[in-house]
Amino acid sequence: MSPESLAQLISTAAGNLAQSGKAGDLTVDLIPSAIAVSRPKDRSHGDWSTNIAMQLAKKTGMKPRDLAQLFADELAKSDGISSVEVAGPGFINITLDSGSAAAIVDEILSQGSAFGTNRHLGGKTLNLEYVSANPTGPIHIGGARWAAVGDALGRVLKANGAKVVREYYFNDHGVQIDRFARSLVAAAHHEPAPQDGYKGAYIDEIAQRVIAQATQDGIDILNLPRVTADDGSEGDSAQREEFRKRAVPMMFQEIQDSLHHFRADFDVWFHEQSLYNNGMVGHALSVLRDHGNIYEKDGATWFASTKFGDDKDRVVIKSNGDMTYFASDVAYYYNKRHRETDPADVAIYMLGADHSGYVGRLQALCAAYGDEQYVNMQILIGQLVNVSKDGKPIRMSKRAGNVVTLEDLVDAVGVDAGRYSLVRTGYNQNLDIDLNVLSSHTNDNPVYYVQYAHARSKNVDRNAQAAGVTTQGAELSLLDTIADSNLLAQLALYPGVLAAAADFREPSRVARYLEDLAAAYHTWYAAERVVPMELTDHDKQGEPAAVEALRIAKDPEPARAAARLKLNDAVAQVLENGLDLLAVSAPDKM
RNA sequence: GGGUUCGUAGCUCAAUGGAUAGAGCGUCUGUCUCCGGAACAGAAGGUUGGGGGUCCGAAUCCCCUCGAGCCCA
Repeated sequence: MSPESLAQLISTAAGNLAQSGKAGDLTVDLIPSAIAVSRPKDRSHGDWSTNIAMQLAKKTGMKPRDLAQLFADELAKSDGISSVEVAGPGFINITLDSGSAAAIVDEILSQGSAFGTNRHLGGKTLNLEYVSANPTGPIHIGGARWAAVGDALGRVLKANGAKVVREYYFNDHGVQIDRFARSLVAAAHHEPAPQDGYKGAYIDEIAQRVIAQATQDGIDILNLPRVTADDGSEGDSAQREEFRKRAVPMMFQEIQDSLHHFRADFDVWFHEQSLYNNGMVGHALSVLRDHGNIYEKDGATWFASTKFGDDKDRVVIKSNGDMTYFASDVAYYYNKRHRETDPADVAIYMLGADHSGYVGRLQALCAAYGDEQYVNMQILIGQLVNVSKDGKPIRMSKRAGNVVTLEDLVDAVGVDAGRYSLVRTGYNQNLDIDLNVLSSHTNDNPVYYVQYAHARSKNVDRNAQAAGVTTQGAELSLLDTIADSNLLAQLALYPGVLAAAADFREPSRVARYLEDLAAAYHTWYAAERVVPMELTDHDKQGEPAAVEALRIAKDPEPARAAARLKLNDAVAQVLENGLDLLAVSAPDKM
């Protein structure tokens, strides 16, 4: 029995109590729609526990323990429950029949990779935008965090029935592209990087690649005109344009390749420039204007965002006629919600803490279009990744050229460990990564613990086959030891974890769950054998009860061994399902 | 100065308002000739930054305060 179905049972019991009139002022409308059923930390508190009586005590005018006892009596009548006890201030502790607890095993094995999934987000299209780094350099470690988290969240949302569009927004319109091109020209001529420009080995490398490509095309790129304006700044020049034209696609490709290698694939690569090429910016602004949220002042065009809770109104068209960055954001949001294919019901933005100041204006934008704030637009702010070496923090700067990139991370620890370490912590938690830990190739990453549990379970399965143990004749109610029961309960938690990971937008919950499941499995493995082994003479010398316990652990009868093999295989399946949500491999051998 | 996200074991991180705040790493002690020891069992390590409040119950919610990151002045 799963915690979800147990909650259903408790809800029914509450309904019965309300109708009977025995439980004080308890009425049907007091019963919460979601009843919390949790796993007690202490084994002696039963398999599952609920605090429903304490929550309802005050409203019904009853003492918590008295109300709990009424629930206990009602629940004890249900099939599959072996005992119910009231404990502490009013907890209701429930112990299941071993057969009822073990039913989850058959459910997992029959559903396979679909086990744990649900359709509760069915019919919704969720647009996830993440990473969206400028195409002026490689993805750095902060972008890598979003790649791992965003991709995993997309998988989790899909597993809950949502239609998911993963999207990457290239800022290929603004001045940073000019700076990038200028930096390349300077590097090509072995000149120092311009002020506000980018430097670093990758700039030199891209510059050389552009030169090589141009040469191949018969263009002497270094001798194209370089115009210098009177004030010393470089104006538009044929040479810079040629560098820009060739380097930006190279950077696009490099970013896409490294994300693909990191198993973070996107459905839509959106170019900011396209918003201008097809008039989307003008259209989106005119719609805002129709809603009465655009006005002119001091020669500029403003968005009245303070009407919707922003700190101050925002300029969308400067007095010189230039569009602001925010004008692109306006058009982009409008596009997400109204495009022809897969318009978003919910636009989820995953931004770093350095963009936290944008939340107000973006949410105002959402409301200005008549959409519902925090519902049609959801913004997840993640804390930045701090990189340190020898205990000292390093300040990364793309312009200074000392970034730790996604490629660096993958080179150091591989895709599995890299993704896992970035996704297992809450994204809104500062994350500290020490370069020494990355470069030492250590095996202390929890991903190996989880993967090893999977490899081990596969190995047990192979050994069982070789020893002639099959799942035929399995008697699941014989999964009645403490280790069995703990492992069964852990398996039963998976569907709830998957739903919560989606609802809270926290894929880290899946990783944490897998670590708990792996721990329960390793403990189980140490305690109970699948392939029977004869007891030694020494084993048989103890008290009868102790000998029997050893017999059950080491030399299970066929029906019990078969049941354990099923449990073992069910664990392998759930580990596989969970790791797949994180796009981490589930190896059969390590 | 205003806003915002945080502050938990030596380090990196967990913990729907629940029972004795948990893991990993590090330190220390054990593990049966036996399904893979990348494991298991155990020990030490905490005034959840500090102070008030709400609640049957607070790391969690509210107020004040200290410190840090980020955004805006």
